[in-house]
Amino acid sequence: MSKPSGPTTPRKAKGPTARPKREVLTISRALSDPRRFEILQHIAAKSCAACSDLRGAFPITAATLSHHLKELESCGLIETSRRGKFVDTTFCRPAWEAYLKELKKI
Amino acid sequence: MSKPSGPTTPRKAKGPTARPKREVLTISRALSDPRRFEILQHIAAKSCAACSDLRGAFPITAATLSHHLKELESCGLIETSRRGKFVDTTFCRPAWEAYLKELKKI
DNA sequence: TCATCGTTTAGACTGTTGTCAAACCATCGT
DNA sequence: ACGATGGTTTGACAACAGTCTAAACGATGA
Repeated sequence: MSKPSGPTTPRKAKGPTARPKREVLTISRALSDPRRFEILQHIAAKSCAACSDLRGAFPITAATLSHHLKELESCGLIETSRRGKFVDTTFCRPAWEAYLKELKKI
Repeated sequence: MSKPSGPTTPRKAKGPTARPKREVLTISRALSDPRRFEILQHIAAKSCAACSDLRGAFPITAATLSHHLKELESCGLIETSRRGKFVDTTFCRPAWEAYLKELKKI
């Protein structure tokens, strides 16, 4: 015989079987980190939180917080806006609802 | 003065602000991988899929598939059962519903 | 101008994760 | 009992992600 073909052989991909939307993936990714999840929860709970508030609520540096907020923002779950010297983060409930709706299809 | 305290200083953690449930975290984690998400979708679509079916649907080795299935199983999203030489994977819709319900609270 | 609040970048460290190959276990036919 | 087939476990590895420090930068208000 030619080759025992090994114990396990990867097969070629067939047609994509209803691949999930990109947004769903990015949001799921954003949610996968516990800290980020908590941060999102915190923002959602007050529907609007200042960065300084968040910094008081979690033991992370400003750099890390900024990083997480950017992640959450880039997937559309939050928005940021300046209020004077401060930055407010607001929860985008529509995006959240859309995400849930998409998950519900599964 | 003593020290300018650096540019950014971590603060002490305050009381946990409504920390998310463990299950929600593990499921969110499981969903964060695109491949795993697809696999779950595939299983959910037929509500029951054989491993061999899944192996035909995705270009991954049996080992990797097994790994992913274990992840999905350990967070309660699927169950596995032997049927003769084969292993069937079934979607646990209740767990899924519970997850969605939990997310909806946010 | 200076202080404050936040962002960005860069570098480094650490833990986790997706993946594979190979060895292993389980089941069925013959 | 043996071999073939379907899945699992193990060990290893490369890639990534979260976090920090440190420093520079930007924006705002006093």
